[in-house]
Amino acid sequence: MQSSDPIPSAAPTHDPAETRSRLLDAAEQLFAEHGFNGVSMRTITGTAGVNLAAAHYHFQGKEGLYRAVFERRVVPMNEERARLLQACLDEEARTGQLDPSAVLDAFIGPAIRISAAPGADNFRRLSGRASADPSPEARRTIYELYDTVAARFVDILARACPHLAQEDLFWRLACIYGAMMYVRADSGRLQQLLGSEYSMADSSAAMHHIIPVLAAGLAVPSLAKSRGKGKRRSSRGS
Amino acid sequence: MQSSDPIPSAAPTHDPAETRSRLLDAAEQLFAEHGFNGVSMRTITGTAGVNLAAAHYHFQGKEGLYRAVFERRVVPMNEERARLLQACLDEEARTGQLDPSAVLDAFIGPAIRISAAPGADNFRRLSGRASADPSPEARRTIYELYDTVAARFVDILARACPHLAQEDLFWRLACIYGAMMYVRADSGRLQQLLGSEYSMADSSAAMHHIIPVLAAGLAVPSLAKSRGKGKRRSSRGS
DNA sequence: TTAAGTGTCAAACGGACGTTTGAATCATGC
DNA sequence: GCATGATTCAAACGTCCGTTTGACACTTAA
Repeated sequence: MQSSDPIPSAAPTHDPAETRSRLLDAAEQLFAEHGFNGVSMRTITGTAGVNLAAAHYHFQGKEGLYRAVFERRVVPMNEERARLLQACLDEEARTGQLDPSAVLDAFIGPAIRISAAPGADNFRRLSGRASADPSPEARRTIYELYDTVAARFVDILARACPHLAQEDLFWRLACIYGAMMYVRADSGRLQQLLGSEYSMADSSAAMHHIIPVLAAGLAVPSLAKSRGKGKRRSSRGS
Repeated sequence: MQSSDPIPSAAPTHDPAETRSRLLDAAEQLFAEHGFNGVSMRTITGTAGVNLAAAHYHFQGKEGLYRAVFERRVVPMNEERARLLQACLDEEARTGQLDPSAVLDAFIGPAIRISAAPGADNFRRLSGRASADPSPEARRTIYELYDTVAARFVDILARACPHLAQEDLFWRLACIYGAMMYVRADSGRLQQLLGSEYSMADSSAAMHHIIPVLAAGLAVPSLAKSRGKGKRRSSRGS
């Protein structure tokens, strides 16, 4: 007995694993397009061809589904980030040098290249937009999932840029985070403004163009007005 | 999730101008905090101490209110942007030089300094977050209100950077827009990550730190792989 | 005084929301 | 066979949503 589905291709299933992945795929796409508050559970389950109650059975509600969408992509991404950052530290231990470009690459690369994973291009846009999503569900999810590795990145980048004061670091990180998030969010605004055919989904082009530009920004000497407060950081060991 | 109790100090009014401005102020704050879909008209009118129907009387519904919130701040901001960009062009006509830093300053300055206007700090966060808000109401509003001056900025910046190909321009603009929007959105994430007391609401500090960093990014030589497609732009006159 | 116009008000409209329920259906082991 | 736990299903729950209505208050001008 099949119910009438909005999407004809989505046939009912009794495989719980497929139910879960169908829900995650539909939610990923729809959250990316409309934001957390812009989609209803009915739309998501309808798109996935899954019963409304099944979504609550598997994910305990809307926020649980939202969090699961992130976890599926962010956990592997964080592992790659941690691995690449560790490689930077290994290189430092060997040569005594810590290249800011390599640190940038280790942090931004996995986030940009995530769209290369099969079916993950929706997640790239979702994660970029979620960084500016003010809804508490989004903020909670992001903080908990990204923070450990992000804090590690900030720490290592600070050591790679000993010429920068804490105040400098704050604003340069704003530029770095901003550029990364803007490329991920991919609002389509620049394509419209430039009338150009370049796409932010091209992860290798993004890395090729963005890393040197951000590295040049990091290389600018300290701009902090050293009034005692804007103290230069000491080289701390950790 | 959101408190729906009206502010006790908000006494009823019969002055239509005050009703309008109270609604705009409450909407500005609540849209910034929760996004377009995250606030209800009841919460907004309750916070403003205004009757629910009055909001529809004055603004013809929720999207009209959203748009009015933007218009109040963006129209003057665009005038300042246009004025400063024209000053760059005047300088170019006089000296034959077009300074990329000055062009950046003319575009970013008014957007950052907007938080200095009385009561406009909520709008700074709102506009930053709206740039990544995928809801059609937000996108429509933004495109229509910002685009004319934004296109002018892109055009002038391109002329100020004759060493850059169209492809370079695309990615550097992503960095510029990203940094500007990230500072405006002010998610509080960097403060948490750094454990620092620096605030993105400090517009003079923001300009002092961000413009030189972005200018250094613009000064990086072209990274476009010149394969015929990534053509260098010709100096066009308009 | 009266008539029109403007703005506010409480109340209601129909619909969409996230979530829950309890029965039906499935695979599996005895 | 039959019991068990896992999963799906249609239907409903109560609440909140954006918007509309029509009565009422106030100002203005003839």
